[in-house]
Amino acid sequence: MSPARTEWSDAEEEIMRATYRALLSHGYADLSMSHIADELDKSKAAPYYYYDSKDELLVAFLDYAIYRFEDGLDTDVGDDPKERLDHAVEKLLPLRPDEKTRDLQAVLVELRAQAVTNDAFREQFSRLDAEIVETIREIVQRGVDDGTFRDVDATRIAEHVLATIIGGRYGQATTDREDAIGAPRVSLTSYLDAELRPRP
Amino acid sequence: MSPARTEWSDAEEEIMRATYRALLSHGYADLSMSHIADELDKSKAAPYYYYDSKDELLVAFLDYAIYRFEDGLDTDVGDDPKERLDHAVEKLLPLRPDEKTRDLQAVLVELRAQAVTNDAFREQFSRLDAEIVETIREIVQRGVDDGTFRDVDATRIAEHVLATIIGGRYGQATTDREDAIGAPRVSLTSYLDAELRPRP
DNA sequence: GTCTATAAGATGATAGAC
DNA sequence: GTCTATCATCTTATAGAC
Repeated sequence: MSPARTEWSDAEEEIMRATYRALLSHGYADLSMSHIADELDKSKAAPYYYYDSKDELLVAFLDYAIYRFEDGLDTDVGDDPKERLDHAVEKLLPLRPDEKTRDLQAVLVELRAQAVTNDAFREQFSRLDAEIVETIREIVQRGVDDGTFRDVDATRIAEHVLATIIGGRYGQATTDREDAIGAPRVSLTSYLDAELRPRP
Repeated sequence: MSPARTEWSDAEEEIMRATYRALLSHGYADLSMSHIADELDKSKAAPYYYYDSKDELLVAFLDYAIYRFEDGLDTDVGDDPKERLDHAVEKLLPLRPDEKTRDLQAVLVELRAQAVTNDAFREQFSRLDAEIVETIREIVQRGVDDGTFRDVDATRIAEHVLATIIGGRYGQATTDREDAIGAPRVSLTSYLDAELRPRP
């Protein structure tokens, strides 16, 4: 399992952006090198100078998309565990995502589905989910240690948060149900409050 | 939004089964009429006698897969709200899914991702999710009414259960994380217990 | 109903000019 | 680095025989 890249040359960045746009308008199942080239405004052959195959390009794109998503997950927001947790939850499952955020999440939903049959994708999403759980777990554990939170199983809480977040995002990206994000987000907050608030 | 079919002729059923097998071995993005024909052990032209296009066949298959999944969601398990809820949760997020169940869920995960860009798929998953929420909500509300459960917002609970279930399934189908299903399932049970148990 | 043959076009990838 | 031209293969879909 190789670590995800965090830097791209200008040319690669342009290809990644074109792939992103192509994915948004055609979806993963209908994504072709021609569509990417169209968005790139270059010939179909151009991307092959940087990537040996479509597969290799797509694995690179997964790195790129996940990096974009992870960015700023646990940025400096102070020391208060409650604030850090709220901040992480809002980053992971924004109550009112703007269009850019929804687009990125839609693309990630499509990419994640490929992990069912593609091992390289599967490894990346396994790593991503493990990192999210670890981030949440660490925040909760800190709160337990300093008495802000009740003495709970931080890993169990973190796994529940991850599942609810993924579910909320899939609900939003794949249905027209109005409350697909609002409801799980509100009940996630209430769940965390109920589980973590110290007993009186 | 047309209601899903619940009956298929023998010939159609054979095509649906072949499509299912083709989907399992190739994934949605690489699914072709040739792959379906191979699994069907007939010529590529055979399915066109029953379906005008690949798109039409796939929409029919979504009906078929969702029907298979929904089957037995709220079967007769008695009147006790707690038992009915446990039964529904186990159906929706089995603690130890067998291979057949995991296969079906993997296929549904791939199909759901198509709902990002395919409106027919999107409508079907909107309907499916609404039905699941309604089933859970009704069970919880009954429990509230007869005093088995605390006086909670049954819809909010149901939405949270749906999000956790979808998240747990995606975690299992798209990662190698050992606890992708176990952890959310256990914490979902504990969440429901904590939220629903009447205050002493 | 299912077959073979075939159409018409898209696909991933490469060679070679510039 | 990027282009045009090209290749072999695969794609969805249809026509017509049986």
